[in-house]
Amino acid sequence: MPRRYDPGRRQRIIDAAITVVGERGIAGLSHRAVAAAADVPLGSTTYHFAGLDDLLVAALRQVNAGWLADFARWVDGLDPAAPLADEVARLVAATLAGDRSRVTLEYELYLAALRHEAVRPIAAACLDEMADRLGRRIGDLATARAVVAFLDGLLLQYLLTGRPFRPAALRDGLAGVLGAPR
Amino acid sequence: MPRRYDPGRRQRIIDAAITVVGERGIAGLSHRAVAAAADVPLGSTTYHFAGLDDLLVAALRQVNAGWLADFARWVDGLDPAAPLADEVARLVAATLAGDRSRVTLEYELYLAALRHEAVRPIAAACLDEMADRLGRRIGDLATARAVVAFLDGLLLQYLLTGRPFRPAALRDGLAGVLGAPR
Amino acid sequence: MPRRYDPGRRQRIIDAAITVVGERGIAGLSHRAVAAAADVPLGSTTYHFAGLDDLLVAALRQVNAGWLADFARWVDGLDPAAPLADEVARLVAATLAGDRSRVTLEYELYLAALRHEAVRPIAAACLDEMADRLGRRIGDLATARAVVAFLDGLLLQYLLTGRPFRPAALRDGLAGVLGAPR
Amino acid sequence: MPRRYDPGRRQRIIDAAITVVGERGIAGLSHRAVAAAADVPLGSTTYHFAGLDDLLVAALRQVNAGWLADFARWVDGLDPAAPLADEVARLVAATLAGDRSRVTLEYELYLAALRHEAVRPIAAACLDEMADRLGRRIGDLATARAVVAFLDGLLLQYLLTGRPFRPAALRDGLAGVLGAPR
DNA sequence: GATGAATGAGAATTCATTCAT
DNA sequence: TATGAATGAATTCTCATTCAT
Repeated sequence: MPRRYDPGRRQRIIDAAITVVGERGIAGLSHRAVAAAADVPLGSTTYHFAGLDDLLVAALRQVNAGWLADFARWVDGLDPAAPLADEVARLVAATLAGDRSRVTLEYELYLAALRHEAVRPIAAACLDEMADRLGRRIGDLATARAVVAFLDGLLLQYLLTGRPFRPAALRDGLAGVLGAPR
Repeated sequence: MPRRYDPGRRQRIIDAAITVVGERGIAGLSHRAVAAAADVPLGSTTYHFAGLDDLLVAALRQVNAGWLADFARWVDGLDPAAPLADEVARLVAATLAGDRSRVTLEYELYLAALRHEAVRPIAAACLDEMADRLGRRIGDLATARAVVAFLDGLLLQYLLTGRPFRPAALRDGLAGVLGAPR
Repeated sequence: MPRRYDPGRRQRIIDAAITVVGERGIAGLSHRAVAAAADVPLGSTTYHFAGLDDLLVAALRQVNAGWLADFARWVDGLDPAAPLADEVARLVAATLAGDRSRVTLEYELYLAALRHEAVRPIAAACLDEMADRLGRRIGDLATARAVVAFLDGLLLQYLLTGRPFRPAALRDGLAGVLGAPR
Repeated sequence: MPRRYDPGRRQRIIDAAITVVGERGIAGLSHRAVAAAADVPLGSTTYHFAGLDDLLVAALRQVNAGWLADFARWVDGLDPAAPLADEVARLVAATLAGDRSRVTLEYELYLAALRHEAVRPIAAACLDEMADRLGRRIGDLATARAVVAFLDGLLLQYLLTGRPFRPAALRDGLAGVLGAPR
């Protein structure tokens, strides 16, 4: 058979898993679906990953890393002079404007974490990492945590209601709550 | 077999579905599991609910109603003189102090809306209802929406990180963001 | 409940059964489907027809009667001066130009007859009736039977291959076989 | 359990499917029945054939091949000096004299094409193959098609009416229609 | 008479995983 | 080392039929 030496296959399987979860949700993740998406033989996925959970964890870890990178960029680019409300609105806007299925996937991670013992640490680490980064920047961890919670709640609201994103409306709501710039 | 006439069976199936989701998560929701939990024959669940989605919807509706009642009580009991931050902290505290698995269940059904087309309207309606109620009370819908987002993000954070709930810490974070009483 | 006195309900159920078989085939015939199509309660179909077979038979009988009426009209209108080939071509053309699903249904009857003991007499009677009618008109039962076989085979061919119906091509083939007018 | 390595199992499943359809009709074709007839676990049939349609297609292909071989032998053995009517009568006689259930099966699979999208091309191909073969032999495709239609109609008639096959009667009818030798 | 809830069997599929090659 | 056939359990769903009301 072809393709005997195939480094990067493991990585390709992970990528395929992310694609599958993105398209069909975590419930749709299966060895077969991943093997098909990665164009590798069925046995290959079970060979590289002992169980389906391991594959799920690997996939979610990678998705997380991507999101955290985005978040970190946002934190680094925060304008100390601008109202935090505006800055958060900017992040929400950018996130919703991007690939929706990617954001959905991000939140499906939370959903999975509620039940999967193996996944919870990853979600928790993601939350903590966000709060820590922002906290270091604005010098207040408790506030950072609150902002992260805010952010999660907002994105979830937009994803669930499908309400069209209106920067002005969001900024108003945020401003009414977040108060003055810092 | 006995038990041919059994009014209220439909309701018992819904209750069983909630129990099953509570114990094994949405992924564990199956006709079989529900039938066993409700102590009815397998065919009975598919008779009363055309598809698993319908059952999920019915369950979510019921769970939502319970939560909305709690939320409404909180809204009605809002002290106009107290800082909103304190009031939110109170609600979070009360919610987390109660049955954790109930909250987990609520959020799981809630997050399920991300994938289940059929469930989304219900989750959205729940969000809207919360915002409306609070909005009517505080006289500002945009702010109410933001508070609801906040609340969701906070509860999710506590559920996922398992961080012990410390009223003081939460109130600090909230206060740093929510600002003065209104 | 409404609709206590509802004469013609039996007939409406039969009509609905024909619709269902027309759309989903005999395999798709079910009490539920028929009840839905006839807009009658589920129990009504089992009340009026002891078993599913009885309903199938009633439906096929009716379909048959319709087809035989068409066929009789064709026989009565046969032009003794015209080549039989042309006349058969005319019938094929008219049949294929009409409602395809009706013809398909007609042939599904044959399919069912191959297996269903209860249905075979109906199909046989249909075949015999066609041959008899035509035989009386052209004065030769054996030839009539052959023509009927021809007709069935031709329609089947067109239905299966989906080959576009070209009167000229068909008439040529028929003429090459059927010979001179009679 | 034993029997882990079992080449030829796929073929055995196809054979079993043909047996099942032969005994219980297409309506009786089910993974379960086939698995039992082939003496393989249930999962094995779904592993080798993605859906029931694929299995049906495989079965039809095999049955068709058998029939086409018979038909080809008849074409090759055509006596140019004999009336085509007599030759067709000979084929009908031989076919009906053989295993009736085999012919029934052939026509059932054939007629199934009316409903099964996936099966239609195969039935159509069989029809075309017969016409082509005969057409090449007698030098006239249009006539060949007509003869094939005739043949199908005749066999169907005999199968459905159960009328005893009388060579003389058939030949008379055919002769009255087919005309002189060629 | 008429209804629709109830039932239990059976349908197709999908799947994680094992294991012979 | 890598593969894919094999397996058996579990899934949803459909259904004919029965029977209490």
